[in-house]
Amino acid sequence: MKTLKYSRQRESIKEFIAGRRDHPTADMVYTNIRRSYPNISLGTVYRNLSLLASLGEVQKISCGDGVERFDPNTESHYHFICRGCGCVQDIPMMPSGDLEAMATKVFEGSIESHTAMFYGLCRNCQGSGLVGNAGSDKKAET
Amino acid sequence: MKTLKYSRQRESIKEFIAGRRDHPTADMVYTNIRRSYPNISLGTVYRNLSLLASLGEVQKISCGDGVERFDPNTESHYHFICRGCGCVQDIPMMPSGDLEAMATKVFEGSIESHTAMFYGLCRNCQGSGLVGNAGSDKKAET
DNA sequence: AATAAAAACAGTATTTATTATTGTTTTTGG
DNA sequence: CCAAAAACAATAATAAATACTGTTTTTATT
Repeated sequence: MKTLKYSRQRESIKEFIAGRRDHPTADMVYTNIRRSYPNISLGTVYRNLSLLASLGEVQKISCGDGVERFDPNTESHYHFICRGCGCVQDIPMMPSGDLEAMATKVFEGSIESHTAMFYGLCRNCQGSGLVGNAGSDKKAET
Repeated sequence: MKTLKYSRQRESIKEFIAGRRDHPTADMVYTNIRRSYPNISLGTVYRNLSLLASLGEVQKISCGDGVERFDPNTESHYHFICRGCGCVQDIPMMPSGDLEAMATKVFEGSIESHTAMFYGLCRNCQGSGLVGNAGSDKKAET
């Protein structure tokens, strides 16, 4: 049968995500974890990320920016994505049961869950007048 | 300057999407449009889809299934994605201003808009007991 | 209608994110 | 300690989307 074996790489990946509030991508995990495990393979990162996600130890989130992100908070919650720098943040509120109830009322199928994405400018980008430009090159995040 | 020139391919793409309620992907547009334009290039489809999206003639939506989809309804509205067959449908309700107001209250940045995705089983998949299996091979959609 | 510059095209190559394969190393129950 | 199973590193492969190149269409101006 399917016995899960220990791996220090997986532990390290889990630990890394747990210490992050910025919803890192697989590539960010890879780049960072390489400091401790210079030989780790990108495939290993991907495999362990899906494994952790299916074990319910991290949450995989799609923000519509073409990359999957990973969140140590496994509870269902809303997210925000900044149109300035592309950063992803949590929205600290409970998912609305009302919203789901309303949707259920008007939809001819069964609704089991929902997510929401909010768009706008993060606090940093609000201050600096250089939006639609700086930061939009992505890449900078580590 | 940037003068937009007519193209029958673009018209055809716009028309195709306008006649659809199933939020087709670029590839679905490509496959279908090839009946009328057998020589059309996939690049042309992608280029015109982004063009139409930035002109506000169609809406580009990311449902977290790894493909961009296109919607003739350019108004902001919620979507549903079926965990059985992967189909995407509209949720016929107004986006909640309350939800956005609540999020604004608890978030330290500016919120300009939001979207929501609902998950569950569509009417078809509800009936047929063959969920977590049939249909989940995707591909079938045309 | 003729024409020429700009835009759009088809065809193809490339990039990016992710998954699959393969042969080696690690883990762990007996 | 040992062997089966799982995980690994390295690499190849796939899928979605974008970029490039040389040709065809559109259209404003004659």
